[in-house]
Amino acid sequence: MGRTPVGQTREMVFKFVRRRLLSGQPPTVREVQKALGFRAVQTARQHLEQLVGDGRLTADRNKSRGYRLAEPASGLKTMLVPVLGRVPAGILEEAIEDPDGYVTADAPEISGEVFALRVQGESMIGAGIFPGDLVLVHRQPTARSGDIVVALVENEVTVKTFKQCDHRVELHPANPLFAPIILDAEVVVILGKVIEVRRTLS
Amino acid sequence: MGRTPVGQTREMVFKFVRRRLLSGQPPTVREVQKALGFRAVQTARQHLEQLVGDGRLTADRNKSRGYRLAEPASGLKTMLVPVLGRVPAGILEEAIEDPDGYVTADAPEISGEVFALRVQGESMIGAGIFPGDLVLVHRQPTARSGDIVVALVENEVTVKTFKQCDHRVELHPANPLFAPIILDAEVVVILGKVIEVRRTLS
DNA sequence: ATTGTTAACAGACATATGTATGGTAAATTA
DNA sequence: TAATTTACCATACATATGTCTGTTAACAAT
Repeated sequence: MGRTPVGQTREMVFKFVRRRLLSGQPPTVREVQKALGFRAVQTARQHLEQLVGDGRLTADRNKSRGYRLAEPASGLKTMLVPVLGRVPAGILEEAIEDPDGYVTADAPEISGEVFALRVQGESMIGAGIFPGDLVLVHRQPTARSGDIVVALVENEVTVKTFKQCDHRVELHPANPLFAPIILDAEVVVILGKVIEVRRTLS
Repeated sequence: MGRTPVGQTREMVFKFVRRRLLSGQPPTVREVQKALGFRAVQTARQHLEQLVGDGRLTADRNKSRGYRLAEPASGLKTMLVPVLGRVPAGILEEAIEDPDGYVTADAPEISGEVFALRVQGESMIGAGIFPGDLVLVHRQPTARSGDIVVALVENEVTVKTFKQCDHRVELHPANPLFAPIILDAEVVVILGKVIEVRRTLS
């Protein structure tokens, strides 16, 4: 009946659970038991319940694999975000239904409201957004001046800085080689606002 | 015994399962059953198995909540990466032990460790790395010419493009306002190689 | 008409899984 | 020293859950 220093084992339990949850595979109590090498289910359960008591985990009672990470105060939630290859003819729904893959992101609120898009073209180089970069986009039909948005212009998806004057919408590139796009507010479809830029280096 | 058009119900089953998985809550067969309003468990199970057969889902046999999306995780592993505020006097170990927080990252396996660092200064603007950006760094003591590295020069942490000629190491900024740092290879401490750049927009 | 496929239902079974009760030993505290 | 807390173990129980067998009906193709 080996006894470990106070709190040490509990920390390892937490790390195990957290790793499983982040990879989308919530563990059962018995999986925790085996992972930590306990000979009794109850040992694992006690640690889990302690973690719930400490506010580090939450639990769905009487549900299998019911332990979850307690939401951090930041209001952010770690989740899988669909990566879209192309947005054909603006039917965002369809594109999201059939994504190229997923990346994990700490994004606000509910899934389905954030998607990721691979950037094409060099029009936003001045803003540090390069071709091939991945932008995380929060789905929203409107934007405020200064936001970097993903918009649909003539069936083309484009990333630009948004600016609105009265009924006129301006989509500004961040590259002197490109010209601003100025359109009637009616014609522009805002797909969402860029909330994060990611670039992977070989 | 209502009968729906071919494939229509299955599509709804898939969407339900996908939504649950993206939010980190894999459903049971019976939860699928209830969500879709089936009166028999087996109906839900048949749809799920068909989806597995179609390659849209995968299944862990005999495990509760064992269905997963087939597409994601292209050899990448989701993990938590410590965010370092400062790297005091180059003692990386200590800094990693006491991070400012964590971010989730999808990294290719884990041969070594990865940490994240907040960028200070504008010396790498030309490479699309801005002040305040978060760089994910793979810990390694050496680098190859062309890599963007995090190095320790005179107790200062700096992000630069690495270049080596014989026994001389050059750390190149990506900003004409800054001058390259040229040092003896003995003096330079490479903390790691930048593998990803992230920028969060308000 | 015959055959085959698909969608859905009903009932049952074995095991996985959350939960409960009771106990032992070491560390900490009163 | 006695009391309390903590870490851990053993066993048991009720239900949640994956899986199996068999049946009915609608639709399409032969």
